[in-house]
Amino acid sequence: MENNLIIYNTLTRKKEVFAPLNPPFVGLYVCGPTVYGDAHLGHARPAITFDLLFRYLQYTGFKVRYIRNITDVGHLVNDADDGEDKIEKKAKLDQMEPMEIVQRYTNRYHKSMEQLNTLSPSIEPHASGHIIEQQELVKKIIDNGYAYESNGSIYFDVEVYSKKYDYGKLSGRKIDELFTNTRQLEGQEEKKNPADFALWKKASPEHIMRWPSPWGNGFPGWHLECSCMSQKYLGDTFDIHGGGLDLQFPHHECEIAQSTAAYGHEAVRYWIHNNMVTINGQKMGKSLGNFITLDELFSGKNNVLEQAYSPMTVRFFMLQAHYRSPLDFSNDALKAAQKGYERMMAAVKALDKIKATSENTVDVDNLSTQCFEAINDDLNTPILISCLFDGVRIINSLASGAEKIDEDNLVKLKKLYHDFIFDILGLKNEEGTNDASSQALGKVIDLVMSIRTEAKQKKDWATSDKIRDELKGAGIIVKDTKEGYEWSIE
RNA sequence: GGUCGGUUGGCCGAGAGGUUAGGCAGCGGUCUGCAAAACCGUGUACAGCAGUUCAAAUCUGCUACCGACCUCCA
Repeated sequence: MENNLIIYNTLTRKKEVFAPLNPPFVGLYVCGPTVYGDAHLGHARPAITFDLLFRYLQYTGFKVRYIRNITDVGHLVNDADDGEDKIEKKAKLDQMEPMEIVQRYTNRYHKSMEQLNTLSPSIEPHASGHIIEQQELVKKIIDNGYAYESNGSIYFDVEVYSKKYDYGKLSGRKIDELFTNTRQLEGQEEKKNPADFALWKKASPEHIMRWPSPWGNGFPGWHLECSCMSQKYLGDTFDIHGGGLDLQFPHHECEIAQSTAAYGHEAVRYWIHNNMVTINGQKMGKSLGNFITLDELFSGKNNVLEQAYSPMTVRFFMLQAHYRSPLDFSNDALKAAQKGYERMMAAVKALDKIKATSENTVDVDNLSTQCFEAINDDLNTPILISCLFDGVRIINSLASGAEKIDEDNLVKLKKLYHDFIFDILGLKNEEGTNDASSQALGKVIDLVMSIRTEAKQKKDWATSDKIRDELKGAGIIVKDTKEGYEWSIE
């Protein structure tokens, strides 16, 4: 499959043909979490969006190196001189070591990501493991004249930089407006200009996470780690940088400035941003306190949730919206997604039982073309899924014998669904595992159902219905089919 | 206040100058002992006002409302 992917580049505000720098290799960097709390629905969006991209690029034959960082130092609560580190603040609160917090929430993040069936990145670098490299980058920026020292901290000089380069090109900001509109926060006297940002910060005496540097004991600035680690592992020019739309400014704008100041050219060729998850129309975020963690979602333990929603329901829900549109959380929307997901997966299962005939009445090639057109058009998963639902109708009609398919087309159809559902969209079956107890359950149900079949043959509807109703009460749904019956756990 | 984006049927959510998005829910039907599922059929949708055009939900202008970023957030 040749590559026809068109992707929206935030930098140019246009959809562009994706052409990697060194095919077949692709470098992909995505901003990962700051690990000071549980992952919430908002974190699932970039994880799923870029997992989709990662999967699709690999599917089309690219060798992708996917980097997603773990921010474990330098992300401050605010930008004031005495701004607290988020990790350190949480550590104090929980009376733990900062690295204990980092480990705990990294582990929990991994578990959530695994539940969502996202593939692990190729490399998952930690900011604290790249202090030397970050210091080297700071030195380069200082040597090139774009940073200055102030009271043991190093700041990026936005004014000097903007004389030669366009600071604000990614987020569409004008430098004059930045200088006049940047909010004046307390305790920023060290900066020449409020728009300047920290590359390295001096550690106050009580600050635990600190490293020696040419400028004294301190710690790296938040924006620095991504510039540093992306270029370390992907080269000083690489293909794709992704992240949430909320990181566009200042985080990604600062990254561009840092890389350009250090190397004389930009690092990133395609900037891709996913939109936000909202709740009641408002961004779901830590600062607003309106977030639903993934664990709560999967367990239903949050008072805004009417029920639990499975990881695949959540994944399907997100994929039914385009990644660049905001997506509003609601119970109704999740419930609809759950039904849709079940319908889709039931059809995929039904596909396995379909037998080829000599006749053929369905157009698999056309369906396939439409699916690829959708995914190639800026990862348009809502259209892709709508095409796959068109195919669900075809599959169900084949299953009931209303349509016919020949061997060639059946092979193509099975491959199409296998590839898109499992490999590209990254969905999976959530039905019971194959362990000993579920196998035993299967045998018990088959036994009970054989009794019911006997009853049905004797037209003993009372017994037959009783068995079905009792099983339903136990959470087992029985459906009669032409061949016999099917059952599933509710 | 500045910059940018949005407003689509009961709900979610695509599309984007003329042709059915899709899902969920609803309604009618077929099938089935009954269910369920499935299949078939079914919706005066595009915030308002004005303009451009043979044709506008889609382009332009204005108005209203909502949101994001501008301070940490995926």
